[in-house]
Amino acid sequence: MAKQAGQTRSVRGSRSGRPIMALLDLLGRRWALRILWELREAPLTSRALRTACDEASPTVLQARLTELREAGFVELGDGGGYGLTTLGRELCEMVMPLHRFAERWKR
Amino acid sequence: MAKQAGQTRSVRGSRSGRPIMALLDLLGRRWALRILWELREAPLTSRALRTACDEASPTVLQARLTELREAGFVELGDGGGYGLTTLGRELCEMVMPLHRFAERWKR
DNA sequence: CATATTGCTACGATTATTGTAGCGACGGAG
DNA sequence: CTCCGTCGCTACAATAATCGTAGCAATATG
Repeated sequence: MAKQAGQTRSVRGSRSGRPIMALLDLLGRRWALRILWELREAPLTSRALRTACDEASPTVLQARLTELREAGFVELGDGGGYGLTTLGRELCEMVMPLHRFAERWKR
Repeated sequence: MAKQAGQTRSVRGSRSGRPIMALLDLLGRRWALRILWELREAPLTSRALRTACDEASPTVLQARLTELREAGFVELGDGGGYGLTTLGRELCEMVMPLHRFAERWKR
């Protein structure tokens, strides 16, 4: 895919540089929101997280965890196990209301 | 493209039936959050939306619009143009705080 | 008629994700 | 020490999602 040849490909789906676009793009990748959700209460080991995430493949989970770590939302505790950072907890606070909304929404 | 049909949509990434999982999965598809964001103020035609979404391919935009319509978040106005439903506006209200968060987050 | 817009689709090429298997490192038990 | 289990993490081929381009039918305007 060298259509936009010459341009440094920054953030997928967002070449505008606007932070909101980068954030929406990051959270719009598979399992990203789910990971934040599953870590909302307590840290989980990589395998516990995998179990919580419906046995999603470790490949993409590791990819998301790396991205979320680079973004500063998730960290790997020194005793093992992934947990939310302070910033990650703030972000998670914005995802939490979706729970009640989803219950009302059903489908 | 998977048009819905019968009952078991076998929601990707969520076989639990918990609404929050289905919602997180739906919003975790490419351009889904972005579409909600771009429609936050006023309805847009399909092409205006495409322009707003960084010229994303119409294939996936149509797919997301169809899904978001089936979910009851987006509707196609009788004069043309896509807009948020009442439910969609409520959902969008939960996405809006991400803007200020993203500005603080930068990267 | 020509022209431009609407929502929407086909289809090959490219990416992302899946599923399974396994690695090296660390720690506890025997 | 060796054996065993778990940790975070990776390789790899197969599958599904997405991209990019082109174009359709329908509608409206002149």
